[in-house]
Amino acid sequence: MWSNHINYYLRMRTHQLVLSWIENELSGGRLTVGGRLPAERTLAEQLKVSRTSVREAIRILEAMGVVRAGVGSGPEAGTVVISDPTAALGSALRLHVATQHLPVADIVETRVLLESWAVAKAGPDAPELEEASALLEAMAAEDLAVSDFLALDVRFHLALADAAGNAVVSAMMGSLRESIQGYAAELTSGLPDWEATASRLRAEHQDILAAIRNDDGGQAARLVAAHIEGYYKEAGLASAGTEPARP
Amino acid sequence: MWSNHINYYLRMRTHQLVLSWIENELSGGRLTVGGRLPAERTLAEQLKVSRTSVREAIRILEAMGVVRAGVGSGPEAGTVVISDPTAALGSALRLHVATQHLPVADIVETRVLLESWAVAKAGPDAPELEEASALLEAMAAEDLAVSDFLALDVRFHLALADAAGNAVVSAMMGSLRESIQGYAAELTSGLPDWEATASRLRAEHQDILAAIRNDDGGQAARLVAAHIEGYYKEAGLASAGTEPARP
DNA sequence: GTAGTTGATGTGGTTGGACCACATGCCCTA
DNA sequence: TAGGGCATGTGGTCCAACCACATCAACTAC
Repeated sequence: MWSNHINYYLRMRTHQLVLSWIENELSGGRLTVGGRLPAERTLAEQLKVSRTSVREAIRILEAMGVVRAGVGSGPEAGTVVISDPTAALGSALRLHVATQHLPVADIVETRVLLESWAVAKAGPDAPELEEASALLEAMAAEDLAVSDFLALDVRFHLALADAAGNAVVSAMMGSLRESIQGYAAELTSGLPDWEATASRLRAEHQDILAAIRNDDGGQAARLVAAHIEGYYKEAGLASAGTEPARP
Repeated sequence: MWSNHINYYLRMRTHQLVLSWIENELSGGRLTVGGRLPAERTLAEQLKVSRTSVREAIRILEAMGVVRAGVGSGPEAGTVVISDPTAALGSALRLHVATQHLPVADIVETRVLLESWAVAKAGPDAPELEEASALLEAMAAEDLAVSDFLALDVRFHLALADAAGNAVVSAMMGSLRESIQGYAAELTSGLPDWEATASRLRAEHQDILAAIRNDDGGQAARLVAAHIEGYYKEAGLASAGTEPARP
């Protein structure tokens, strides 16, 4: 007696109605992370809508990183509630970068802002620093492929961001990273002397971690900013000044 | 000759294939903001997939703020490419707040971080300051409803964020605002003396704008941080203190 | 001749039904 | 008892039809 009235009076599209129902279940705590949505056919019958509309709503939630859909039977099957804000923000940013309405330079600038804040905020005893330290050791290996080094580098910086203890900043950092991942990889391939660059990056990483451990947040922030900006400058972020004008 | 092979070998879901195609068109510049996607039936035939899958892809893009779908004929009809990153980030954040995996305190903290950075970065001649100034005048009206005041307040703060000239920061600020809009409204209704609060907010707004106009970014950042945190503290949210971003 | 009406056309929105691939688990057989 | 095979239930995909809507052109009435 609920759905059809709203649909009629508010001209709400059907899948949005399903979306509202699910969001309401989430807000009310009747659906929590790890829980499962009713089966698509069941939900369609409950809400008096077609399975198609239910599926459209679930697609959106999946793109938002709120649910994961799995076929078959068992614990991996069905539509279960997860929480992956990074996925949502990341693909959204990536798409808008594709439309060329989000300049890459702005993304880099935002990353510098967030990450320098994070290392300034992180306390010297943050548990995430252990992981960061372990990652640095792994990056010191001699016979490391470039792609592996970069993968570890990503995880190192994300660990630093996590150390600030702010879930929103962590998610945004991850999404910024993801949205320009292809761009960064392309830049790296154009470096003149990768070994020299890698060596410098390792040293800078150590300095950053040391500053945090020394409880010198201001210094850590400065080092991080110089680290990131220096990399993009060396790799030839020529677009810094030539990006199309903002609308 | 393309779609079915990828679908077979990569086990890619059909709507993701459509998504890839569209994203590719965007990256290649063959689809730009203001342009129109082929009609759903046409696109389905072109990509050799069902209209259902095309629609699921379009739903995702719509939720991401990349397209807008309109029925009928004429300029408002069809699926046209837009660019509204704020919508995507906003609903994503709101949904994850609903799952209670993104603490409101973290959102407020992030907002303080971004906005204090923005006012520090904004130059005294940024054109957005004119709009901010006009908004302040409107907020000085005597017989202003609380909801109208709050709406103007939102626009004032967004104008400040825009003044920094970073599209990513602007989008994130807008989405943060949207994700906790209901929460903030609830807090406001519990204030003991609204008139006194509004009066204080007006004065603080003037001080912030004056600091930016005076090219004193550091002072503006401090004022903004105190302004936001003071409001949430008065309204009863116990949030951790946050230092303004470095200049 | 002009003004209003009416139908054709093309768009997204929605529905029901059908079939597929897959993963589990029960049940029956050897 | 150990093994294979079918029943069940899940999401994934496709199809064919219909609706509501907005525009535009042709037609009709004056």
